[in-house]
Amino acid sequence: MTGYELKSAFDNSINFFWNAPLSQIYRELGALEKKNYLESRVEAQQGKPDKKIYSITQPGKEEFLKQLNDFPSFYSAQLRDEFLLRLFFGPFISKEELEFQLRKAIKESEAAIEPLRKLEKDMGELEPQNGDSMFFQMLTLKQGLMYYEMKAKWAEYCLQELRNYHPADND
Amino acid sequence: MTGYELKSAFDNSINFFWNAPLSQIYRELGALEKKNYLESRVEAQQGKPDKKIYSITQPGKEEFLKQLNDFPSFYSAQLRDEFLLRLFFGPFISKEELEFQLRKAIKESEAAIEPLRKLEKDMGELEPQNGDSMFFQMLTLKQGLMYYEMKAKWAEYCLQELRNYHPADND
DNA sequence: TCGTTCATGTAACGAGTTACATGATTTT
DNA sequence: AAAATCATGTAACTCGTTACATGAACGA
Repeated sequence: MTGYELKSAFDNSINFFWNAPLSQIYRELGALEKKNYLESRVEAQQGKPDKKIYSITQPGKEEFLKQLNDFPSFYSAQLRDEFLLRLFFGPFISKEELEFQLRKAIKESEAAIEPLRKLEKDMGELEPQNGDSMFFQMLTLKQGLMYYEMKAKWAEYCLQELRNYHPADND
Repeated sequence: MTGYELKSAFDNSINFFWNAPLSQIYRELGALEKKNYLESRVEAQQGKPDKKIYSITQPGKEEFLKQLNDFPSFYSAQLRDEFLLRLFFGPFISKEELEFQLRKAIKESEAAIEPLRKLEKDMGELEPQNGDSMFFQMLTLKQGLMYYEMKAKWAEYCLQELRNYHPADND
């Protein structure tokens, strides 16, 4: 694949748990080629820039398998959640702003769920041919769905709690 | 607070959604002082290194409020989940390894839930005095709990699916 | 005796993000 | 007329992680 194709492959599958900007993809492709894990050939095109098509080498495949089977010692991804950080300092933010942001968060979670559901459905229909990789993609998708559903539920819970909440001091 | 105290404050509260190693905390404290958002005084101690106690300045408070009220335009933290990444490439990993890792993931989620439940309980008992900040801490805690519960549930679902799954080709 | 706590940091590395640059073609 | 798509990247910046360094006190 080319870097550009890789980017859209990211966007259409693992995007919700692993994303990368094009500039990073190009950089990493260059670095992997320098290590002989990848090789490339250039294909000319008319009206568009040349394509640089990468493929994996034998040492690349070995390294891939090696790293893939080396599971992280701690499962849970270390989060840095800017939203929770702000909510933690809730007394410094107006109730109206908090409610607005929570409602926005619900909408965003629901918006994130939609394409995942669509992907799930599309996969279910393709299943027979390529069941093997589909099976695992479905499992990752499942977590994506559960994740965003949890977030939406949580935000609704927060809104409800906020409504019955009357601060002792002013913010 | 000193950098060291800050670190333990992190560990005892926002740790599950925002963590930082000591080296980063010291670096950032230095940078914030250079910007006049913080000031510090040194306190000598016997048998231990001197304490460097930081406090926030007026410009610091203003900047804090400014940044706090500037919510991220997209809510969902961009994830990079090493575990999902590996599962996505499931056909390259043995079924035994996957099952082992999933069981480990369940244990880890349950282990993460425990201290959060304890925190929740402790807060519930302290409530009357400092209800204001407690209220919001409870909400963040709630998401932590829901998050790990979701993860455990998901991993159990995966294990179940894996059991009824017999790959077409070999990995 | 060995690990943990208290308490400071520096240096180097790695990786994610943002901004910049180019340019034809196609869609809205 | 403007924005999106195709397609390449470079440069700079920020920030998180890892390793290194020091040293007393205290509990298991």
